[in-house]
Amino acid sequence: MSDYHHGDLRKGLLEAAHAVLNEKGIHGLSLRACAAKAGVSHAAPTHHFKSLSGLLTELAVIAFGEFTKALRKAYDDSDSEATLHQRLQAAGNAYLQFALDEPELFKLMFSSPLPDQSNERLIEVSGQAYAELTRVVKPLCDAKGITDKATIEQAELLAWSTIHGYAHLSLKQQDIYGVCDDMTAGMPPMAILGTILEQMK
Amino acid sequence: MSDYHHGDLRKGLLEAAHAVLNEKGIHGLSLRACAAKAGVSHAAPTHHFKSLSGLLTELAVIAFGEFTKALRKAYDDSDSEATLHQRLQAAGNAYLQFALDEPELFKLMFSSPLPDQSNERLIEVSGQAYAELTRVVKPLCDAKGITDKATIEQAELLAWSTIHGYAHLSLKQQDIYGVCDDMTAGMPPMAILGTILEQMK
DNA sequence: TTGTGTAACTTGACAGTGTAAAGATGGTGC
DNA sequence: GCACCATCTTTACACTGTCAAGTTACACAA
Repeated sequence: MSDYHHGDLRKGLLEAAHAVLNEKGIHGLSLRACAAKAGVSHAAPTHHFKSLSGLLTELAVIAFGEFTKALRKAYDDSDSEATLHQRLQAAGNAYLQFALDEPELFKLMFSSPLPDQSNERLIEVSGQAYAELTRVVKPLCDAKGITDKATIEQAELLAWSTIHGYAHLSLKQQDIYGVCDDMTAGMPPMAILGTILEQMK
Repeated sequence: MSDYHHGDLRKGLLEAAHAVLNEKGIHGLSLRACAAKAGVSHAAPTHHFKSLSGLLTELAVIAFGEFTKALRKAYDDSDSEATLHQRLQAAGNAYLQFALDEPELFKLMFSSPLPDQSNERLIEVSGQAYAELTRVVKPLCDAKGITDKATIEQAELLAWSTIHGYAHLSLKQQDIYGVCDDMTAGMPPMAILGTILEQMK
């Protein structure tokens, strides 16, 4: 009692939501559970986030920020003499690693109806993540003399689809059979994709 | 009153669930709404499906059956003189078309925590759909002299990832900006993929 | 220092949810 | 005609998100 001022409840609720998400999964998550974990009454979140959707939208925005940082780090940390092919592989590995490290957050970001998908900031940050992953594609196309914008966009889409599809299947595998370490070992389709993009006409 | 025997409530509930799913989306769907739409009391479903998860698992199983049929039809209906490349494109088009025609069902099948993902029948039918989509990949590899089983599996994974990733993005686009006809026009990454697979070493 | 406004949080209430238990109904097999 | 039993209803409970009204304590002006 007498804790009418929490300090930074907004941040506390976001952290609580993340924790509850990992503990109970996206289906077991509830606004009241987040409030309880943050040590406040069940209606406290209303003042900071208009609704449950608002809280999870904000959490997804933050998650996309972390996700983008991880992709950028993988790209930047790759050997300075690394080929574009290798840099693409590094970004793909980071993509998969994030999905396996933060499966519930990943599902929240990409396949949950709870966050407001039409939220401007969410659209913006997911676009930034996409741009980061496909950052290496344009140089790859340049190297092959491909200048057609539409073709480049298709190659970007192909790169994203490949890694996202693989991450999606890996998580599904994990849901069914439990943790699957063999998935983390390598990423076959990304290797193929690199070869493919290098051979592109 | 006095309708203690519905006839085929099991089927009625599945149809009701499909209808509610399309009307209110996967988040607005509730067991009680399905029961009401089927014209029975809110607890009637319990006897046919142990839980909400049970009902939606069954719906997903049926949906995967229809999905597989659509993929098979696209493959079989394609011109008898069609190249493997064209058959793959046809299957990919059918995949995307299903996603756009039945967006809520598609999300239920591939990215909802509500169906029981460890259900044996669900795993079986989703495996059949996967097999149907990738049916053309092995012949494609054969034609290129690729016999390594691991490489073939990677090519299948690449094919699925490509089309699924594209369908996923198309639906997200649709959620944000409303119906997007331009997506249905063609499927760039699939065309690229065909070329790719034909060039595979 | 005192008063007042206001943001932050609590309390209480409401309609809606899934699910379990117990009661009602009516078709089926003996 | 009788008993069984699958099927459906009724009732109840704990839980959910969200709204409205009340409470607290900080900030700021006089």
